[in-house]
Amino acid sequence: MFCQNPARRNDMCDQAPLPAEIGRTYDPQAIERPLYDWWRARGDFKPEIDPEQEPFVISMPPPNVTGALHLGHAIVAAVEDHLIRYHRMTGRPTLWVPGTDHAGIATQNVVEREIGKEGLTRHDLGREEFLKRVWQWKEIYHQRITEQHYALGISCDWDRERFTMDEGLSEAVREAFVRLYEEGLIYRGEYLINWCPRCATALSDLEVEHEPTDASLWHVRYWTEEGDASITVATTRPETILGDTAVAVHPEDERYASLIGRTVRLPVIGRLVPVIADEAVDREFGTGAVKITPAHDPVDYAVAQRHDLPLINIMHDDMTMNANAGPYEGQDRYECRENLVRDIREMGDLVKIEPYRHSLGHCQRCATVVEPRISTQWFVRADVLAKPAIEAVREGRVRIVPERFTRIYYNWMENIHDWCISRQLWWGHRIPVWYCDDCGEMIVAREEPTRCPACTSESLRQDPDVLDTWFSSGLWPFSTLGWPEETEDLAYFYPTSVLETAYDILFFWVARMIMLGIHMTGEPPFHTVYLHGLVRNEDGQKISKSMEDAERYDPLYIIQEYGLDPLRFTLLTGSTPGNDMKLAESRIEANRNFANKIWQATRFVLGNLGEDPDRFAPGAEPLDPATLDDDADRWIVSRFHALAAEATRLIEAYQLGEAGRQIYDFLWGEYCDWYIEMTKVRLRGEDHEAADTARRVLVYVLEGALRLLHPYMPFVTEALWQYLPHQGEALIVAPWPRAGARDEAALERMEGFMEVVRAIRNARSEYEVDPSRRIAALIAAGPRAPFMASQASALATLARIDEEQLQIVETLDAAPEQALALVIAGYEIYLPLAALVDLERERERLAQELTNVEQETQRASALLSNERFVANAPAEVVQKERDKLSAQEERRVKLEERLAALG
RNA sequence: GGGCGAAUAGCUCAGUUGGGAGAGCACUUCCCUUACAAGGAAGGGGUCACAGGUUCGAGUCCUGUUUCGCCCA
Repeated sequence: MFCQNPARRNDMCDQAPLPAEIGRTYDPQAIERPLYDWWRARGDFKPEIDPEQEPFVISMPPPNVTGALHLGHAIVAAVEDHLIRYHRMTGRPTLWVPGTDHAGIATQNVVEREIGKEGLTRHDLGREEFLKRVWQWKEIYHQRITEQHYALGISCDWDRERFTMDEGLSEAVREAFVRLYEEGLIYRGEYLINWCPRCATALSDLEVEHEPTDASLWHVRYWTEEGDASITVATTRPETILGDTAVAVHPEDERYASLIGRTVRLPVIGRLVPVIADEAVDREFGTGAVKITPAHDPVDYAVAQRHDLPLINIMHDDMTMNANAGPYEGQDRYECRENLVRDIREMGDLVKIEPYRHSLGHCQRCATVVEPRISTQWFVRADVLAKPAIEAVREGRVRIVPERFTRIYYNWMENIHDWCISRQLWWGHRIPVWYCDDCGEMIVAREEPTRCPACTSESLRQDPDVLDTWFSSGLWPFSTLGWPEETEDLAYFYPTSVLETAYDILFFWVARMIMLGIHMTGEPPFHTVYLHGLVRNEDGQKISKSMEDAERYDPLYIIQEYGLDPLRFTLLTGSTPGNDMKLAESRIEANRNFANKIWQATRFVLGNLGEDPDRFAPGAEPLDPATLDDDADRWIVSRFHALAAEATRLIEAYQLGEAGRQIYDFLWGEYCDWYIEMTKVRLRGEDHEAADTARRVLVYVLEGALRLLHPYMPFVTEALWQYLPHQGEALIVAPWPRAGARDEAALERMEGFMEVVRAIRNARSEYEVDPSRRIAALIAAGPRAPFMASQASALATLARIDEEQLQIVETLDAAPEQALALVIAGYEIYLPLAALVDLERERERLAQELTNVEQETQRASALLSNERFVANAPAEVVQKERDKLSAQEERRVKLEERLAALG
């Protein structure tokens, strides 16, 4: 065997790296990494650009280099590699672009924590030295993530791997920034933003997590300027009194009507502020009067805009009070709170403190309470970008799966706020803006300027801030393909096909990619968004890199114990799109057992192929069941073809789990449990031609089913496929099975056959017949007699009947008396169990059967006598009920005859 | 305050064009039968959260309620 594609040919092409003989049991360790390296060396993960064909493309959501991968990443790998492998097998040029994300704030935090162990801060090291440390961290975790990805078996094109801080991607960031700035969609200004005091940076709204927190509500009395009246306000943050620029009441609140327009004095510092009326004030909250601190509260900020109130910032970057706080200058915000409250109490103006539970913003990365504050930052005009992004979904150019997330997307997009993109961090893309020391000119440029265009000064300083990580992630689907350069990759592979990720980054990432993608390239970056649920731990917590014990959820542990394939199969079949899952170890173990089951089935088939197995290799065309003589063959081939059709339909509909379960059920429940067992007779019999047909069908169905299973269990299927007779070099690039013809009559006959076998087994068990004992049987099969006769040996094997004492006839003149009678699927079966048969017990059993038949008959006839059912139900449903009714009628007659015969 | 999801066997979960409730694990009984004890055979176990409605027919569609979880403000 040689690689057909010369470009792919190398030393590793010829032979899959597997032992010559198939092992006795499924051993994932022995096959996984060798096969992975083999595929990679062969170039199977790399697409060939073929202008005649539409490519299938996924951009991998780039994991953070903050830390190692956990089980949440394993589900990303499972779903995306499934889609990739499936589409590759359908013959489309298939590209999966891998990469990693620098994750500015998160990575900076972990490295700060790391150097903190040495007693250092980033300021001790300085920007340059600190960044060296971050790069070291990045290298370590990038390596670790890569190894984890190998173990996860992902078939991405490693030659196209990207990192968000690569030169090309950094160029894309600068290009996007400058373009948006030039279009007026990026601006700089002083606005209210969320500030994390610990991270010492601005955050976007999305990076603030609101949590209900037990706190207090302080009621503080403000006196009028003249001291003749007072008004009491309620606040959860008394220290912000120092930044108040008004007191607001509702315009229709009679309690305060006389105070509107007057001036009150702030406690302690005595600054004068007006009492204003604003409809936004909630009369029910606290006293109905609220203090307005526009520089430190978003609601107050909006009020201040309407009333043209001044903004007074009272804090430094580190949340210590600034000069505006007067006597409290230099104190921390909470220290100031304590002192100010004490002073107000001493003045007698602290009316009361009541316990109060409210929602408080915390930093997503470090959980510090976020302080809203006024600050000069860079922003993206989000509404302009959102509009076409909404339209793209509304018009169906982008489809979100599951569909319910579409509404969530609209809701967020339609209420979008401008996006604060500057971060006071060191790790990230530096903002491409320079300021002139001499004339103050601001220069926004793609390349570093050497002199000021306004005054020609060479004294330029770059903006010290970096961009929000999600700004660069938002460009990912096209920046990874070379944008803004017009590369061949960009032309061919963009727009990508499916964007697959967890639903919790729908806003952070997906929405921004759609906005920036449409704006920068004119096209949505993908046509489908597939959102999977979150993997949760045994306590139901979302597994994330920021968890204390995230290491516990390293997928390598599970892979070492059970293998990648069982883990992946469990992730793919254990949940539905958009729904979370708690990983049950028992399921992984069960799926490991499934891998072993198909391993053993393959061993069985291989062990029965004889000297020249290759003559049983399946051809390129689907097998036509009509060309086969044995009904078992026709049945399994038909069932396989039905499975191929259904699995394909389900996968195309993104119902990967259901398709996987059906493949599992087919292989275990039909192929292994029934078909293999049925072939044993022929394989060990004298008829060589019949045995060869069985061999051919055994291989045909197993080889095809392995192809269907490949996206779910890539390693074990490739290994087994290599051992089986096959066409082509590797399963990973084998064609996806086509659904051939089905023989409906054979399907029906075999259903009846299996019912008969189950009934006999059931009777044996009920009568406690020793499993090793072969019994006699007499079957009246009516028109089915030739069929049952053709399967006599199989029946004897499966039901443990002594074939010499098995009689199959069309009709019986007289039934044996000392025998159990089974009436099933149109057959009458008599089991003369000799001494075991107690006639009294047999009468009771038959009477019970009759009762069951009676119930069934009643149910069906009630349905059929309902005119509206017959008129409204689909014809096939009605026919099904009619068939059931007549079958029951037939059973009833025979059971009654039997009872009568027994006297 | 608005929105979304979940509620099905003891446990973890499937059940997508509405047509007699399923899997894995656990449980009971039996079996090491030359592919497989990581297995085979036979079983037990569910008023599909609750209340209404639509329909010939509802786990599935509609309305409301309860509990839990999530998102947005």
